[in-house]
Amino acid sequence: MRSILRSLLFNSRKNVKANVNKIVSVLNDITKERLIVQGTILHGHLIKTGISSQKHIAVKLLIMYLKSRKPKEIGQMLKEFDGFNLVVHNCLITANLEWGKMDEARRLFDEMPERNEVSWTAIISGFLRFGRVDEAICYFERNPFQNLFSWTATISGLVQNGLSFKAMKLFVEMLQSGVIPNNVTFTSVMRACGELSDFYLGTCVLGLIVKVGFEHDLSVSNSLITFNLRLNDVVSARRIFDRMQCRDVVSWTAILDMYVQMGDLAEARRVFDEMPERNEVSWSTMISRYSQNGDAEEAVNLFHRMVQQGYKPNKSCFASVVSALASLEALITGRIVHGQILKIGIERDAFIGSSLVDLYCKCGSSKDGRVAFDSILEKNVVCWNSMVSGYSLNNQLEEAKELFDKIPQKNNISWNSLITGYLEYEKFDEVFEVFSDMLLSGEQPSKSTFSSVICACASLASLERGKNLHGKVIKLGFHSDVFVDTALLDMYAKSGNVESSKKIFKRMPKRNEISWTAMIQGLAENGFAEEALAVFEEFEWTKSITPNELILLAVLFACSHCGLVDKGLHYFNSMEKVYHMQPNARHYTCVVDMLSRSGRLSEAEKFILDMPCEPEVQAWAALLSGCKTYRNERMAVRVAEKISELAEKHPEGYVLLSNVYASAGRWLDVLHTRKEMKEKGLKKSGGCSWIEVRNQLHSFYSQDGSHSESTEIYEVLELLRSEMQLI
DNA sequence: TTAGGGTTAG
Repeated sequence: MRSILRSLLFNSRKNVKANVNKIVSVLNDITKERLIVQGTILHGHLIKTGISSQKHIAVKLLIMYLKSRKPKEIGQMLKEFDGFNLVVHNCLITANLEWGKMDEARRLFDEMPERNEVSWTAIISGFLRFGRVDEAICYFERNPFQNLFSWTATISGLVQNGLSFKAMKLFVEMLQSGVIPNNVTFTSVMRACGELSDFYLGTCVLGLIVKVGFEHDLSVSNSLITFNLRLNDVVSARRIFDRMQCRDVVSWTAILDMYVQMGDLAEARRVFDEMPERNEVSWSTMISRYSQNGDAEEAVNLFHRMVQQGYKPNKSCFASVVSALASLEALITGRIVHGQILKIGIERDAFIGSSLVDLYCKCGSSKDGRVAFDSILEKNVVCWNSMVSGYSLNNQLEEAKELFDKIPQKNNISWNSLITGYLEYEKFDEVFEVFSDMLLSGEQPSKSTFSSVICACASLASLERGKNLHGKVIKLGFHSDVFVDTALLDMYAKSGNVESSKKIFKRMPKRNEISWTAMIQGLAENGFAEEALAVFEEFEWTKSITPNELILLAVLFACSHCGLVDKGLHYFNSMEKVYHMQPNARHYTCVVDMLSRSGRLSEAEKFILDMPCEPEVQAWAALLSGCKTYRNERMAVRVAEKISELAEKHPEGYVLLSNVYASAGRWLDVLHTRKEMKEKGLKKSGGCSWIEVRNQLHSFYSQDGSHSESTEIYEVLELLRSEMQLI
């Protein structure tokens, strides 16, 4: 394009005059790429050569200024158009549509003294672009120039509005009226067949395409690829691609996306690297897919490469890369990219805004997130949801609820975002309350909703409620979802119903590392530690998932609880050697607990002292507990001293300390420890047990009379006791 | 007048 521009600028006056068509094409490109500086230079040159008032060129210049919103130049140009008002009117209508001023465009149209086929097509496609389908159809029916263009514009507009069936009906009417479709019509109609997932209809249209002679057309072939992909016919899509005489960036991007959707990111990357030509969309596809597939780092790398190679990222690209940065919690890079977004001036876009909200909230700054949210011009439900989950993430649950109540049109994710917030911060009553409000509002709970609510049941070991939800899950057919199944198996395991838990685990069609961890932990916690280790061995056989820190913690826990000390030590040592992961303080605590439980106290003490990281107070507590069981008072004193150093912040250390003194009969020390705790204002959250009766949770704390009906409860207990004595 | 790409929850 630039070379054409240069040749035009330096060509003689005669040559320029001979090249009106070429100039029109250059002006089209300038307008498309928003190169207003070059456009103004060219305009100056055209004035000098006296060609600027040529009708076709003047119209293109006007459109260029209209699209760049240059009011001064627009006014100047309009003065030159006394002779051909109709064309100017059409340009103004198009420009107003571009600016989102549909009603202004309609006013201009209605006031026109005469209209041509361009005016009618422009206003019809305008209505369709703004989703005003009924008005579009009304104007289409009134249109005296029902030509190929207006048929095609209406059909494609209907498809874009998701009304593919209506579009197909109109296509049939078009054929009946004798108008022959062109490549654009076929492209839209093929898309409609794809949206309807109608193979038969697609085949009929394909026959027509061949008959009319468009089967080798570039855009028609591209739409045929997409049609086949839509129907999951990967082989046909690839065949069409391979047989194409010429391919453009759209064809390559479609085939690239095919591999991405098949989950073959490596092949997609190969296609991407081999593509002869790339544009922002191809980059955008690759970036977004990496981001969606959890490889945020690669998404960001590609973004940097794209910028380095001189491509200008568009809205989609920015939205994807900001989303990737959000999952990496990369605040600094995020702020730099935000700066670029502000420079281009697209921060008010709903897609960009939502991902910015997400970025700041995931980095812990809901304040910045709120600023980004407030600046979005037309907020859609995703923007609202991002902000609600942003508040939820940052434990600002009141703000989350307040904003949630203001969402104009909530969807499933709005409810889920709020529920997740309450779940994360253990507000279980609110989880159930919002869930019940959701059902009352008529919103269908999704798999995600169930997995969260069942998780709440697991935390409360609320078996009855959990069973009830399990029933609903089966009814709705959500029981083969990996998240729902994992939540269910965890709920059963935490409620002590290991058999049901195992049943679900065995039936799961797909498992992730959380499912395996929940099963291993569940078995270990319920006393089936050897079975837990057998499940871990089975996990190792699968080889499809690499073990993570949590799963090894569950394994160590299992070993510790069935006295398999050497096996436990073996797993602990293989963490670095075999699995290449650094054990953290919790793994060390687990090993200390394991050694202390089996009486290997000196080994445990040495293990703590040799630790490369700061031991948790729980590690010392585990050792102290071992000292108590195996009556090693000398070590207990040493450990107790260590704990009392750490106990400032950890009240559970003091409690343990006083228990050790109590078991040794050192009552003065007990009193002293308790007094110290009281003086320092430390309070250990009291132990609590609970029972669920008819969906109502009854909690009992260690002090008497904590339950509202405790007098009656004790009376019944007394009655039972006396009856038992009678027997 | 067309074909390929985007943001949020588990």
